[in-house]
Amino acid sequence: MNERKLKILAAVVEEYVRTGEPVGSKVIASLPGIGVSAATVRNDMAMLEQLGFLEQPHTSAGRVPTIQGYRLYIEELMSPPSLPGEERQRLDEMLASQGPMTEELLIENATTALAELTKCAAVVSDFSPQFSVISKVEVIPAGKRVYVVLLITSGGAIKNKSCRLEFDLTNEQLDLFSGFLAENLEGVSVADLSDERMENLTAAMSAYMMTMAPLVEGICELSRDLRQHALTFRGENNLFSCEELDKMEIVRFIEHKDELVSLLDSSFSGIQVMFGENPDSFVIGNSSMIVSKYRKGDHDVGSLGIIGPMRLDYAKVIPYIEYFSQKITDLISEESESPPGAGSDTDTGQKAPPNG
Amino acid sequence: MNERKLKILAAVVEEYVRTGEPVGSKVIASLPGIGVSAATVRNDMAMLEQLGFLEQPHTSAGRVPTIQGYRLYIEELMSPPSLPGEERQRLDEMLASQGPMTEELLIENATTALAELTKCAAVVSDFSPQFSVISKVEVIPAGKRVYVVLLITSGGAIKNKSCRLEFDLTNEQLDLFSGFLAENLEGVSVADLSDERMENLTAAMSAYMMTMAPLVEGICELSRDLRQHALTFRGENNLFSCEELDKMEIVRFIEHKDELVSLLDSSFSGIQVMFGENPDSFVIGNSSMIVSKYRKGDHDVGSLGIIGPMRLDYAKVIPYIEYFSQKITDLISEESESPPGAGSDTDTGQKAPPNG
DNA sequence: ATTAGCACTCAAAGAGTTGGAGTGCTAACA
DNA sequence: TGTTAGCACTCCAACTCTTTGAGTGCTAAT
Repeated sequence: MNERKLKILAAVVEEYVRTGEPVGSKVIASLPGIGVSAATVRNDMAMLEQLGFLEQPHTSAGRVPTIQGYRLYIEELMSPPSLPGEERQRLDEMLASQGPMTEELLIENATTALAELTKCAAVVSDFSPQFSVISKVEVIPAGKRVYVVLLITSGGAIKNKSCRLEFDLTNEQLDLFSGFLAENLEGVSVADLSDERMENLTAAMSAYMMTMAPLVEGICELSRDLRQHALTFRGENNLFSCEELDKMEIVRFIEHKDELVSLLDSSFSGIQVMFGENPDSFVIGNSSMIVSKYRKGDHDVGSLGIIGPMRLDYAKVIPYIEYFSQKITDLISEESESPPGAGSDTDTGQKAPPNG
Repeated sequence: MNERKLKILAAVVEEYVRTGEPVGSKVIASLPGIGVSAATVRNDMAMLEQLGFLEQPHTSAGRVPTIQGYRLYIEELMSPPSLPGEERQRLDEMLASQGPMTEELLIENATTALAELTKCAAVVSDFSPQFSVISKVEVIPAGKRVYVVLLITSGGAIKNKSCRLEFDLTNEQLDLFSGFLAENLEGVSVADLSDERMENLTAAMSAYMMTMAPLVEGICELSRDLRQHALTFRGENNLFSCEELDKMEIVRFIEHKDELVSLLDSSFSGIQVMFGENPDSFVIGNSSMIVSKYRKGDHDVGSLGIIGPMRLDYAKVIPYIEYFSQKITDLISEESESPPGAGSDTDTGQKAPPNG
């Protein structure tokens, strides 16, 4: 494995990515920076094929990179990712939105922008609420026997749900209940809102106020919502526009996209490239996925990435993903400069069950 | 145009829908209920072609229905739509969900079910909030200089948004502001929340409390959200699985699906079938769309429908759409049995600007 | 009015042919 | 020993030619 063979491998990958056609020795030999004859290139290519980095669709065709070939290219050969200043500015514009920027909106914009820029499907899995604390619980009368329960986190996430009760509550009952909720939930880390803890809460409650069961149930549901990884998915269309992906597999993939969450979150920090090579998996064959985590403060709180054909201009798209994950990290970390709340509260018991 | 010709047209449509292949005279002649020879069928088919109800892909192929042919079939020939009891039960199960049923959830379930049942894309455009009144406006402190504004309608829709202020509000200011909002917005019909009215409100406010501008802006945004038609779209995949639709057109269509709103809502009451025949439109060529309005009380408050290939088992899918639109009408009308609120309030002025 | 019979049409599928891009191998060369 | 020109070989892709058969329209008989 000498310098020249690596150069030829890189050239084959880039040429194939550019044209989509198997690449022959003549084309490679004519490329600037190679400087040897087609015959020599042929010898090297035969070697690269033996080593498993290239393959031939059929005898009289050019060479195409194998998955192993792509891996080597991405990890060692590719020109190191960089993003010129003007590009950065364009990306910043795509992230921005008129009006104030919420975390949710930021993630949506990033996903949409990523899909547009790369012509791939883009996906973000966000589990940042897990690292915030409940900052406010409210119960709001909203009509006859209808109440809205509202959960607000220190991270700015808001969840609400309306619940129907059997009876109307008196102001006194409402105050009592609100107080109980505030005392037991405000300041508690979202990650600590285990089903178990919520059940304990329900149990402690129910002895006193059976009528409020639907409200408690509502709050349980909201807390489950908060703990769940929120998946944002854009650019399905781009997958369908892509010749080398099987339409049926795309359909199956989109139907199972929830399974992506575990895949996305299993990745470690830094940029990671995965290939769709296992035909049993829900992942599309011949596809590749490029993922990066983003952080909030010290924690990884989400993953963002793109899914596209294996034949992808990695040198172009990886910088986008790097830039966006860094940008999101910066933006959401800065906005939470405010005190991180009461911190982790591992107490699973309740305080002061009301006696209404 | 005699009885038999109509019977033959119907048979061609049904046979073509079943097989996807152009239908020849022999097949039709062999069908039970025809009872004439292939030659006779041929004569009739030639006539039907002259009249514009059938066409031939090429000289030596069978016949295929034209758009006009489908229209006649749907309007006159098709066996009248009906749904056996067991089917109804199945549909009811698909509409249901564990846990309490909100209007939003109902619409989501219906859209998903429709997409699954018909193997088409399903769409619902809901503008029911326009016919409800604001039942509650709340401003909730949610952190340092952060406030959540909350709008609840009599129809059960809830919208929230967090806003960042320059300064923290005193309790007094908050009460004053809440009172002002309650007085000016609660009981007002959502349809009356014109931009103009909101601007007047803002103007009346701003003289007194410039600091609260972001909150007012937030409320304006929420009210715009409420007035907008909410589009629910499911089963894109099904479109891509469909041979006779052009993939590129599907992509274009999905990218422009917002334009559907006007198309959906322009339809009149009752079931309506539209065909994608205009190549300039964003609608997919060779597609058909079946739409029905649903009501809440006396108003049409939304449209639901499916989009699929023109070659569609209309006799099978139309009952689904009819049933769902009726069911949604029933469910959302029943749950709003409660008094319809203060009714239309056409007063666009303000009351009692606070003097804080 | 209906039907059997027949000549006609034409897309689709298969068989044979050709062209050319690309290969591997060998022998000559630096 | 590494590189290169030359050449025979392979095999896909494109093309033509032929065949097949489903389906038609027309005509004459019933």
